[in-house]
Amino acid sequence: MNVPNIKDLVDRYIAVSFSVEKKAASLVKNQIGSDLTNDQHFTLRYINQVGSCTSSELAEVFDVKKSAITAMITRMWEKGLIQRTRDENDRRVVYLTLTEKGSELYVKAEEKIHNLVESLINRFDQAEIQQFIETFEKLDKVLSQSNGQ
Amino acid sequence: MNVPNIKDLVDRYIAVSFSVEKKAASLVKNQIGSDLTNDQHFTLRYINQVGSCTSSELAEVFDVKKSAITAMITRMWEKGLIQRTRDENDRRVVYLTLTEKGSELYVKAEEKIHNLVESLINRFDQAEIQQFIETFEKLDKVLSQSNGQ
DNA sequence: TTTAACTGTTCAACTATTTAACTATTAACG
DNA sequence: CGTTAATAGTTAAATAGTTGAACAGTTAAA
Repeated sequence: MNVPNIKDLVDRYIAVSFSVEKKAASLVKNQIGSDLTNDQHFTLRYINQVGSCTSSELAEVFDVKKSAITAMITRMWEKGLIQRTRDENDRRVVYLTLTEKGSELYVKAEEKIHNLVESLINRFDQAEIQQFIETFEKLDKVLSQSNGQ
Repeated sequence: MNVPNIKDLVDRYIAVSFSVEKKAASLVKNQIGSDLTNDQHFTLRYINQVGSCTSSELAEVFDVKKSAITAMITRMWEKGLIQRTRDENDRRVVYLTLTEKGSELYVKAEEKIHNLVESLINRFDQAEIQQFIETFEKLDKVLSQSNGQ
């Protein structure tokens, strides 16, 4: 059979997605290793992007419970990477921002990851990798819809 | 700019890979929820595929330390999903196999995941998703090379 | 036969996560 | 207004997964 049927594709997708996930994580850990876990790096990344956000916002973006965010933020706060500031108008709300140290650490790690990913991407034909990323982004949207229900 | 440069592609890849990883995990957890974690499911999947394997083999495949495997296997062994059998010729070695219960649980969960992934894949043009998976598999190989060094 | 290598386990420490109970604050409405 | 709802975030206990270091038992090599 030259044309794979749906069942084959499903099998291959399941296998390859798990494999790539694991290998990418371990590659980042081994080659970056910046005292930041994957989740911590992406938390810094998000806060850096939006400038300032709340725990609830992070919980929704990362699709975990708020208490998980509290725990993670506390660990990074203890390392001096993140600042907590109470809103003076609504004193329930706590704004999260990067400290200088957090920002510097993030930028350094991000640069390394960038180089790493670039070296991977450069091993592909540009049209191929571009199409790949576009389909990946479509998949991301489809997953958002599926999860939202 | 119609043609994205490399930096854009790298940014987009980093963002989308993390997002899809999180969303897929949470979708599986919410819609499958079979008393198995993701890692446990993939462990059962691997053992089911090869029939029988050792801790060291799993540690290498999943790229974690052997003590992590011991802990995970112990948890599944306590649930009656996995059997440990000492090699009579080389008494250092312990073979891991699925129990009846482990096999049944795996097959049930696998079927659900299969249906879920199929429903996702069916929302794409078949040629597009096929190309996507092929590039994904190439990426997997590239990551293997990068990790092996 | 002593030494080296290998397989797997245990233990302490850590990150990440959920659930449930809780505090403090703000909003709603009767 | 005052009681009740909802909201934002935290705490605590439990579980999963992970590393690193030390260790036991077994086999291979010198």
